[in-house]
Amino acid sequence: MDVRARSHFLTDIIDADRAASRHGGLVRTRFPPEPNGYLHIGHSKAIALNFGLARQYQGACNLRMDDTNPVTEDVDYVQSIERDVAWLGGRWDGEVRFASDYFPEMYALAERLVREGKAYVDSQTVEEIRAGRGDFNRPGTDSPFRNRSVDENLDLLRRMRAGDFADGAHVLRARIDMAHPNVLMRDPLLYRIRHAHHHRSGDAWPIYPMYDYAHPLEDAIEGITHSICTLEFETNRELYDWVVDHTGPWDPRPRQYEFARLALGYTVMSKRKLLQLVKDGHVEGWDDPRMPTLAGIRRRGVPAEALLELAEMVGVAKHNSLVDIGKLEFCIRGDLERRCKRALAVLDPLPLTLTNWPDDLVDSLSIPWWPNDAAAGSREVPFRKQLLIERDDFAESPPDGWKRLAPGREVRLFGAYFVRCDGVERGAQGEVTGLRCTVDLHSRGGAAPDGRHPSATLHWVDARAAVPCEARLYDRLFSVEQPDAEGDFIRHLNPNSLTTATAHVEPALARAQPGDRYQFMRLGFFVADTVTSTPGAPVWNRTITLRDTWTRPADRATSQPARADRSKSGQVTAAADLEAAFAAAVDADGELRALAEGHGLSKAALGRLASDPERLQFLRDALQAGAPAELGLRWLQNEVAGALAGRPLRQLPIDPAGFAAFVRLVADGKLAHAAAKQVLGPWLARGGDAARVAAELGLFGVGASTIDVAVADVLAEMPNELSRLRAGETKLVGALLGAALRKVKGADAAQVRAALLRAVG
RNA sequence: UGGGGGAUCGUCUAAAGGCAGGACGGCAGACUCUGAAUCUGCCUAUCUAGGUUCGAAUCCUAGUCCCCCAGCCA
Repeated sequence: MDVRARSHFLTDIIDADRAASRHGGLVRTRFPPEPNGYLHIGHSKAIALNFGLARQYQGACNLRMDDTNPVTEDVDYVQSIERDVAWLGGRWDGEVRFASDYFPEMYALAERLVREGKAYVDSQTVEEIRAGRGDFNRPGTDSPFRNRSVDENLDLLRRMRAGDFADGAHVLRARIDMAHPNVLMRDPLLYRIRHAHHHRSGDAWPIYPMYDYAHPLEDAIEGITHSICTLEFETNRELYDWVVDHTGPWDPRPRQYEFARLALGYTVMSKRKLLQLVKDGHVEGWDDPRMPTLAGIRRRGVPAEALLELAEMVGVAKHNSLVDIGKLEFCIRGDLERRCKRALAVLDPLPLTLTNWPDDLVDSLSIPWWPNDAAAGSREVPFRKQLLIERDDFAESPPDGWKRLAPGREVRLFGAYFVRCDGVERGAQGEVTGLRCTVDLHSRGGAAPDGRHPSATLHWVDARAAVPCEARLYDRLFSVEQPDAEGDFIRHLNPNSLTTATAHVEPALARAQPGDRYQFMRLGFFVADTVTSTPGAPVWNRTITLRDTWTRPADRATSQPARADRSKSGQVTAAADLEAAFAAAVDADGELRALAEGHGLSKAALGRLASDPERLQFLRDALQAGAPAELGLRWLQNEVAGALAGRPLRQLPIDPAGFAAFVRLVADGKLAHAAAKQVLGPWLARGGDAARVAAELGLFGVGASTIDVAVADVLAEMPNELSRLRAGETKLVGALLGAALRKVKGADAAQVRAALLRAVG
């Protein structure tokens, strides 16, 4: 797996953590599949991310089976997961880990939570628990068992562990808050009783931990620093943190981050749906080459590198997206293009007879495996009077733009001779059953002495020497881009996702080994199937067709993404009305109106700020302390309020008088607008005298001479821009101004602009 | 409806407040012993409305739309 330098929000986080030397600068990630199904292409993104991050930061990545639910998990899946991760190049640190190996430690921590009063045994039924949880609109209600004594809880928990109770008799719950706005935090279940055989721990445990309890502990126990999961777990993070915080201290203390999972068009990704495809016989198994499972994709002939390339291409972000299947196809073709030898095979044969070729003569042509690199090896290909070409390559009445064979036309047979079609042979219904051609004997090897160029080069095989093999032609499994958008996804199955043909391959290919890949020229990339091939009789899976800009498959031209309507036209909003309402509110309040009119403030702006009484009072006090009114209002509302991020003003270490002094700095021109913005952050964090912060940051004292020097430097560095500006491209003022402003951080933009315009003339 | 997230070309993604960039795709051309590959050029975007600023995708305000959460699954 390559180390890619690409950055995204996770590398930003890790960079920041390392800069702060959190966890001693170490990075440990993990890939934690549940062994209850096969890995699919969606997982390849997570694998590439977790293992890639570990490599990129010289850290480590664990492979961990999240096996906390014995009823769905199986050791077969464990093996397939290991194989698939390794195939993708994932090199996990140490042995494969199993959540089940941590059951003793998890249980000990559960007893600790009980002892500390943070967990209790609940003996309600499933229904009662569900009812007690409330819903989005109603808070939950406390369980009647919520206040059991520590001793009773401990006793019950130990008997649960000992196997004294039947499934469902009790559960262990965290004692958090049944009225919590996040439903997950309403006393979540930690353990349930499940008398089931575990594929690994056997019958040692009659109780099993729930995901929300187990997962953070698995991370903490393994020393994971960055626990990366998919977006749907965002809500779980609060509980993740609760568990970590109440079972620690942990060092490193793991943090959960969420990214958008990979969704691909023309396929389904959920384990449930994949299982259904297998169980109901819509495909031939988990490794059916049409399946998006890694096993299926691998058998289809797709190289792991193509999947990693795709992961790289789609990036890592935090919003749900549906990746165009064309991107995957691009990655596959790009990889195979570089990887595969070129061979000759005909899928839908049309016999062709060379009327001027001696009956028994066999020419043995040496054709390079790589047309662009003859030195990279070649093979012998027989050529005889009776040949086979692709039926598609002949048209009796060719359409406009037709370059291939037609009556009276000449084409080149790849690596062999030029042939001209003289006539056709017909069957009983008048259909074309064969072609009569003459060969130009001087064009051996594919070039004519007179230098003429046929309009097309066709693939072909020797009719007698060709080896018939089964070819399985795969296409997309579904006929719509979002099969699971609505209704039953099964009805969108593409009936033509698999068609079988007899390929007539050149003799050299009869010796292909399972897993060997070739490009069948002008047809696509094929791989000798690893399951059904037999010695001397390979079965060919078509991995993907070649890109075709001549005939356009109907599905490519017509299928418009049936994606969810992302309406971009929002309602015309009532922003103007709102402004008016704020202004009216100010007018209606005598005191506010006096304030506005007395200080010359915009009523709408004041009204908006006044909707927060604390801010209004702060503004009043600041005005009292001598703050310039207009500027004070703006800064308070636009910059300070933003920095609050929802916190109340009083939590900041600044007071109205200090704020007034700050605003005066700006009003007096001592601090330029941009400089003031730079001061704001540190000052709001620290409090005290804003002027001192500004001085420490060196934001005072950008004098006129400094500005002139900076402007001159910029003009010297950007001669192109300068001349374009002088030629009339006035928008380049911005670029030059920006460059100058970067040189004199904190200078007053208006001054710099003036200096610039002076200098430009 | 409560909570948590998200919104940039058709698609996927970049842009410490400074020329909205790249890739896929599409279109056109060059080249070609694969109508492939390769090469060139072109196309298309900041959810809406206000505000702050010399300058806003980015900061502020209000809205709109989309996704996730009410399993003893993960």
